[in-house]
Amino acid sequence: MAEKQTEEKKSALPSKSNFSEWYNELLLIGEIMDVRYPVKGLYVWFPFGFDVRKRTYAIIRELLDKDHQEALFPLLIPETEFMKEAEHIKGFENEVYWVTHGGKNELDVKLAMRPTSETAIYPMYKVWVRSHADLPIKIYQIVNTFRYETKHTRPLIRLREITSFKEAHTVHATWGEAAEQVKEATRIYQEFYRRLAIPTIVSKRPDWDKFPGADYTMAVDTLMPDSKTLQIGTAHHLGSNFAKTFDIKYEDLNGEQVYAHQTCYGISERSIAALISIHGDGKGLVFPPEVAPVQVVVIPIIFGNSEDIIKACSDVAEVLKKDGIRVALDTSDERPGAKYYRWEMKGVPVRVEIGPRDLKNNVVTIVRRDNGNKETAPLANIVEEVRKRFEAVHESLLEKASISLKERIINCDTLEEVKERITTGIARIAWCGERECGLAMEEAVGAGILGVPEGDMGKGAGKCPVCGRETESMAIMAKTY
RNA sequence: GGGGUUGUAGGGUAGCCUGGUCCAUCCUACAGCGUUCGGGACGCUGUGACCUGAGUUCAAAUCUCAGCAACCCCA
Repeated sequence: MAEKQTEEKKSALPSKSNFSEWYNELLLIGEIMDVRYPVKGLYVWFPFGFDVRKRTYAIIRELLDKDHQEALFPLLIPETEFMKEAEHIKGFENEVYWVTHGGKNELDVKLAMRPTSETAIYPMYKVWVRSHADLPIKIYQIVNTFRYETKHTRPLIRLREITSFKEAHTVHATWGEAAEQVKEATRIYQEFYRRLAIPTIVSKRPDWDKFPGADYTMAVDTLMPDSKTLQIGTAHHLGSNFAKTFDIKYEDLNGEQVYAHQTCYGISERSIAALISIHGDGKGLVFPPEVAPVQVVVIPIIFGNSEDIIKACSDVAEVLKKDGIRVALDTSDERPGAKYYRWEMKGVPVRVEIGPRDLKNNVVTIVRRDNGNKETAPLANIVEEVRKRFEAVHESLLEKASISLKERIINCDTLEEVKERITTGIARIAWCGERECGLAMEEAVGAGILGVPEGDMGKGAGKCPVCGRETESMAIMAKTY
């Protein structure tokens, strides 16, 4: 009993089953974000967390740069532009921060701090788009945006300053081409999340939940440990709604002036919230090797004379570094156990230990962060052995998360069942697709319809629980962030 | 949107009702020295705080008001 108490006392993190507390503590102890900045909804990236962000966003950039261009538009948007698109205004006006003064002078035209950048970018697209030969345009930027959230704010999830908003804005000749681009966007996002070992569900948002000003919205969701879903990516088909209000026209092959068709799609630091929450455990962070700031930590196990051991460790560290692996060599004056806990908290995927026993046998001890497996491997093959484990860690993280997601998607026949099931995961139920039925379902259950998922998950025979009509489409419902 | 609770060192707490007796305390914090080191070592010596502003008072961590921030509950 006394032993157990000591153990509890020593564990720095609350249990993950108490997700909210676990998450907040982990952000701080794991040095991802400092939540103590004295403005509601604004948080500070620690250098370590920012490193994770950098590596995560390098993946998005890599994927987008294949056929997008990165640009940068201003933070401030004149009220006159911001107020052009009626639906868009309705969607955002309660959340906009306004700049009203320059020094002591009141501005003639107030400036909105972008809550999203359509109205900053599209006046320029009006100027840039001239002919069909200019199309398509595929531009993205990674910026901060501001939303005056009135609900409970949460680091990385619901922020007043979104610090890491990746938004792409494309222009196309036809509605169909734009629709293709929306599909492409969701493909890119799924690939991005596969690289982060995060399983996702893509679905079409119900009409009442689409982006203000869009024809339709496709969304990428994942399931968090507390059984709420987190929207971690969206792609919007804007039709020519914005083209009309911003007068974005091109001359087609027949010499006619035609309105362009547009899409926009975004990802934010919610991707990192998902990364941390889905893989992390009671010992702290767990990162897929690709985004881990430190990929390998080398720990010398010292007895008495330490020189040989230290030398062997720093040799190993050098060899790994030469191969492009991010290595930390921990020679600090602490006992090995304390070091293990520290680096486990930081999510380092692979740990290499060298002690007298290893040295004698020309081997190293290799430990995986994700499952704790401890093995010995020949010193001569160290790079290969480490690389092999990187792959294994990534695969098993993705597999584990995918299974956990699948297990928590439950088929339901009645709304009572849905209501019960959404406390532990996602409920799948027939829906005729009608607005009135959908809203009634949400009302009855007290949770949202995410939409009709792509692929088999969205198909199946059943009766709409509200109107009773036969339908072949299945919706998913869940508590959401 | 409505209601409630709270703010004391890097973290956790006591003190607040009844103003002074406070040099408060603990730690997984920090610094130095020494002994240690195959899963959170130990000893010694140190460091460090009353959210911000105004008010009441001889005197404020403590009382009053305002602000800022955090948490919880309800819609």
